[in-house]
Amino acid sequence: MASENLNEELASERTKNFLEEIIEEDIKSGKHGGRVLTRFPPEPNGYLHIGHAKSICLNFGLAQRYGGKTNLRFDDTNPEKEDVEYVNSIKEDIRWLGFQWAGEYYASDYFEQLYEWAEVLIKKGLAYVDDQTQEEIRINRGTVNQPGKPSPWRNRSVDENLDLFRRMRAGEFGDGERVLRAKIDMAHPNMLMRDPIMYRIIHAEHHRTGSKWCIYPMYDYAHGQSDSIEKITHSICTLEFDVHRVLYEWFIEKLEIFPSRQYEFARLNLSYTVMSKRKLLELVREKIVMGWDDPRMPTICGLRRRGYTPESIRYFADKVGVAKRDNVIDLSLLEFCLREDLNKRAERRMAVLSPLRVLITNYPEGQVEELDAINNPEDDAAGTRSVPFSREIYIEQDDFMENPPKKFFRLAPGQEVRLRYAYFIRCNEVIKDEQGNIIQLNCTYDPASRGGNSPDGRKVQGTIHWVSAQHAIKADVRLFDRLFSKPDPNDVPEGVDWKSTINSDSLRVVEAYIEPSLKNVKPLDKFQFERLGYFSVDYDSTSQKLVFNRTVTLKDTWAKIAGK
RNA sequence: UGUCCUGUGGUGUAAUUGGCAACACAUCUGACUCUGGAUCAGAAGAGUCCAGGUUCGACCCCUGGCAGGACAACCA
Repeated sequence: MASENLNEELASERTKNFLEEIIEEDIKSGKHGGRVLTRFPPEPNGYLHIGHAKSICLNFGLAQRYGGKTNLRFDDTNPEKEDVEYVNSIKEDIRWLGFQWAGEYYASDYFEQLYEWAEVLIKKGLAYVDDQTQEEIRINRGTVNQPGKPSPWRNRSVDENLDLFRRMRAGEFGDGERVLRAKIDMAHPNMLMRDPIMYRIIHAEHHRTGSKWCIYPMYDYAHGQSDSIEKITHSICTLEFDVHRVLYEWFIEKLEIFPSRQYEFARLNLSYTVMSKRKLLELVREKIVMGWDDPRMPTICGLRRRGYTPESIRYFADKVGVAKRDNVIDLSLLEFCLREDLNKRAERRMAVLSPLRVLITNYPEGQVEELDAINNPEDDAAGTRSVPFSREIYIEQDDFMENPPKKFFRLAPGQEVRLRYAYFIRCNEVIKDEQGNIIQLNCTYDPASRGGNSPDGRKVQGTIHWVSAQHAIKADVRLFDRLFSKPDPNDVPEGVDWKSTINSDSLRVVEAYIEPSLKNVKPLDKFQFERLGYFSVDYDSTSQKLVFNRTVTLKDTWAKIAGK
């Protein structure tokens, strides 16, 4: 299938990004014997989102391109926030995206090694136990403009530090009573170098190590060493860790361990989308969305439920590029990538979302014809199906106008249209209720136009979709719109809740009539409903009640014209 | 006001110092079409944050500004 080639095509066509250049230079110079090993290091404290997808595609993609491998490593150094629920979802999402990790590791696997290295640092006089309170530590760290003040405990003897640190591990102290700090420079211009905390005391159950430990390493004391233990050659992270790199290197240097190197790239931002875990969690907790996998969420599981394909996301990740400057990608690029893929793979069906009854007065009562319809004009192998046609059908309300403007190519009084794969019909009579609402159209068909072509060769401008009234199945269709009304949802005046930018009309459910061939669909099946968009079967769908999610609309030129 | 990172069409991403700047999305035309879809063809849109400097020549190098972002959690 063509969409399988989406990614390879692109990667070979485009120019190299800065990371590819670095890696190629490293390979050329023989660094690490030409070996490439990357890692994807999520903290299991939330669900993965499209921003993580960029990072995943980058890390795995780079390794694949240069004959290397990628580890999955959970950065689980904070027992209070992490949970197996998250590790499972993360693994599922990575696999779904189409990647397989070489090794599955956990920072918690390295706790013993990390502990031993901490003792090494203490013995070298490079780490000390600090008894200051959290508050004191914060104040004495100084500010970006003022140097910090050394802790009164900064010059304890090696023996005392060792003793205290061992007793910390042994559980002799309560939470927050003491910490282990690296002894670097309290006046360092980089705040992170002002004797950063290496270990804190947390008497909490860890999702993997249980109650074995009551001291836990901080990110800076765990990440680089974990990379080093795994012999990661290129440790790729986002820009905000740039300032951490000097510390990353300090620990590796002082410990004299494998020199992994860190490189930073700009994280993905998407218009009309929030990406912070905190905010996504808020949307879930406050039930503004149905859950982490709500189809309006930018989470991988949300996109999956919405109907996105892994291919489209990988294609997108490739198209957004990799650089070091802050960026905001148009949501329309993501949608473009989606349509590009779905257009080639999704079978077409007919469905009517806002039905208008049409009676074909000259069609024999009781007659039913089975008409051939092409499943996918982009893919001959998809074949054809038959669609029942009868005297009473539904068409889309939008496809009829009593007083049409000049360029309206659809149905109107006296005007003729083609019913896709069926017949030409002409509207003769408009029936309204007491309120004046149009409730039915009486039309006549041209029997000679069966299949959609008329023998006299006359042209009909418009082709509309339809569904046979007596054969149609009812289904719920969830019409999603963007969750936020502003391109940058975070851009609110001070004091105003960011959630004020939420689009209150981001979900509309309609009862639709769909063609009978859709009877046995399963969750995640994807179709193009002709002229409407791409739709995917929701998890809530049952054989009694089918539920479709609108993944994305088709490009709608008419809407654009009509909007003017 | 300290350190670090970054400044190229609306949005992204390119351009061994030497062709006043390329590609994609978005936008606008037109062709074609049994999806106003897809496809195809074309247009408009930046003179590369600013100012100096080096050079025959700078998006690219140097200096100085300016702007945006990150960093002062016992989070990652």
